[in-house]
Amino acid sequence: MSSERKPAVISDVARLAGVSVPTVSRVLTGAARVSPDKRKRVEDAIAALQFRPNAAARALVSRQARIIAILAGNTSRYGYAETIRGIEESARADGYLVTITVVESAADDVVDAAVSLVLDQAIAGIVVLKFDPPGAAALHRIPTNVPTVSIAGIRETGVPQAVLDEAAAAKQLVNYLLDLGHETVHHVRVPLSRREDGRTTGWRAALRARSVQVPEVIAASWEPESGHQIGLELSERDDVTAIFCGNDEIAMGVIRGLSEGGKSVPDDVSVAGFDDHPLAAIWSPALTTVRQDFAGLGARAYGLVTGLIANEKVRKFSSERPELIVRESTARVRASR
Amino acid sequence: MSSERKPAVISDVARLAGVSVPTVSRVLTGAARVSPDKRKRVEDAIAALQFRPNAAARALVSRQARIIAILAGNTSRYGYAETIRGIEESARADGYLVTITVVESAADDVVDAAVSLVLDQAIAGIVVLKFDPPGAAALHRIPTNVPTVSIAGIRETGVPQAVLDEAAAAKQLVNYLLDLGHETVHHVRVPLSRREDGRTTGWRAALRARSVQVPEVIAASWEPESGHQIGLELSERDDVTAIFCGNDEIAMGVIRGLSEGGKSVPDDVSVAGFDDHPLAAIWSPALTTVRQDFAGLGARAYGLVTGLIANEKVRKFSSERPELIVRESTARVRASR
DNA sequence: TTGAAAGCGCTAACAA
DNA sequence: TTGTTAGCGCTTTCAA
Repeated sequence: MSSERKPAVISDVARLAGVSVPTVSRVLTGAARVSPDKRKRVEDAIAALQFRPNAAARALVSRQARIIAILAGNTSRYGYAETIRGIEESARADGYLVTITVVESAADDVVDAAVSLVLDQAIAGIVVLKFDPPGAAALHRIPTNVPTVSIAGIRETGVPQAVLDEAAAAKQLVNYLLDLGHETVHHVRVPLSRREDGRTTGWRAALRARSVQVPEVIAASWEPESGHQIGLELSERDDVTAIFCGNDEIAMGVIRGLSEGGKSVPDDVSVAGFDDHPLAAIWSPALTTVRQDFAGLGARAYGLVTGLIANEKVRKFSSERPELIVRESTARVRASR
Repeated sequence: MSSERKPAVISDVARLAGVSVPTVSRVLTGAARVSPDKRKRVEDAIAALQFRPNAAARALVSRQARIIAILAGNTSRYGYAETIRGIEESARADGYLVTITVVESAADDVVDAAVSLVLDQAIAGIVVLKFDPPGAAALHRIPTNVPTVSIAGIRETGVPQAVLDEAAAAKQLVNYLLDLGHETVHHVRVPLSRREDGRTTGWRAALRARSVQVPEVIAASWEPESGHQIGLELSERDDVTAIFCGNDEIAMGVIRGLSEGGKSVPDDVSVAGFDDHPLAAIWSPALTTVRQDFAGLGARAYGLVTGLIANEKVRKFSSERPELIVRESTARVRASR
């Protein structure tokens, strides 16, 4: 079994160093001046005993745990995982630990359970990934007195948030496709957190701005397989020559479906994704997409929560501009139809 | 700024309910019998004040935080992300929160910083993902008195671990390839945590068992792009007809490189991956691979730590058997050479 | 600069 | 079943 030697506590250190407990505390926190002699003795005692201050006791008295909680509808999908990575990286550099808790669905009991789990621990603040309905639902359940920020693809009122300007990116992508000569651009969207996400909004706005007919939105799930099915169906329609997908995985599925249905990408139809997934560049054909700085977004969100925790006035928004990456999956529309 | 009303504490509840503090504690923990009348009053008071027990205080007195820490070299790559998901899911169902901290490299100071970050918080146990050198290094730095388990692709002595039987899976895959008529199977490996990982070991063992010449191992990084380069190089060698890659992303890169180099997969060369990445099925050609139950592995590891925390005798190993998935990227060797 | 005393919010031990 | 008393390990007054 594990060695049963109890961990050393502060009084052990004080005794060994021949000083009082508060003096040890002073060298620990660096809050007050301690004579070099005693400081040295305390440090030696700490090393000798391998003493580590008890985090629970510290959190209790200081009313501050050094833990940031992340609430998200998913943790393993590319955008989510990268955003979490960005938060974790900044937090770690700052001496904060991050927790992750998945909100499986937007159902009341599920959301409550996830939020309660977080609230029942000693945490300093919360970052919620509001990329989907579970995330949005979770955000609503968090009491207003706990420092909270959200991360989303669209600006909204409420808690401070780090946002990606998805709408602008989508517009840029759609305009690029239109400039290639396509009569319109079809859109396959991923599940959304509100009435409409930034990608869909931007797509629609871009088409309207150019007085182009707006096709009906095609809904996909998060699974690449759903893109595959949609690609298969779309391969039978000769009127679709350009497709903008809500993310790269779906775009890959759509391309596969199109190919199976006998269409060539990009010769017969252009397909663009969103996110710049690590595999987008080596897909065949390599995906035209929009690069999003998810990790940077996470870092910004971290900055926002710590600002809130420190009780600073925090600027409400913090926007990142995605970047269009043109590769092989899109091309000028064919002259002959 | 945020509303400054202080959160209610247990004494507020006691006062409002007209009972003593320990009585409130009793209804909170359910440890002892409380009369229905008082229980009701306490519950009402809790609801009225929106009281939540202070986690730091609880952890301090009970010497148990309900937090499991995960230490990993990476969090966003498929296998890692899924494993973490599995741990989180089990933990959440059990009322535990999980933290993640990335160990960026195996350098001493980096590893120490990551481990210290974890040890400085009130945690109940640790799960380390020993898939790579940073993970292995971190495991070494954890004091023996904190409940710790590791997750790996190969059995080793030390702390209890949840393992995937990678070697057996690799053998199965290699035998399958050999049965297809290939004279040998080349191997592209991902970065390893020790002298050799289970995939490489299994591959080598399978070849030897059939008295087949063992080609030199080709080392890739974790980036799909490195697979791409390797594929390009391999496309010039007519002696390679079968390649077993350490993971699916690398396999995808290799396939892309091979195609660019003028080789057709699987007609000219068979390529197999490892993991069954979500995109493996829709890649062109769809990848033959080995499905690994990462989430299940994470769940098992969670079971192991909680066993340790509860001070149970924990069985040291817990093995999962991966499953061969044959798709389109492998085929019988061509008759003509 | 230092130590004694108090107290963070809770649970456990002990009487009643 | 209930309340009183301690005490978890630390930081923060407050004197000295």
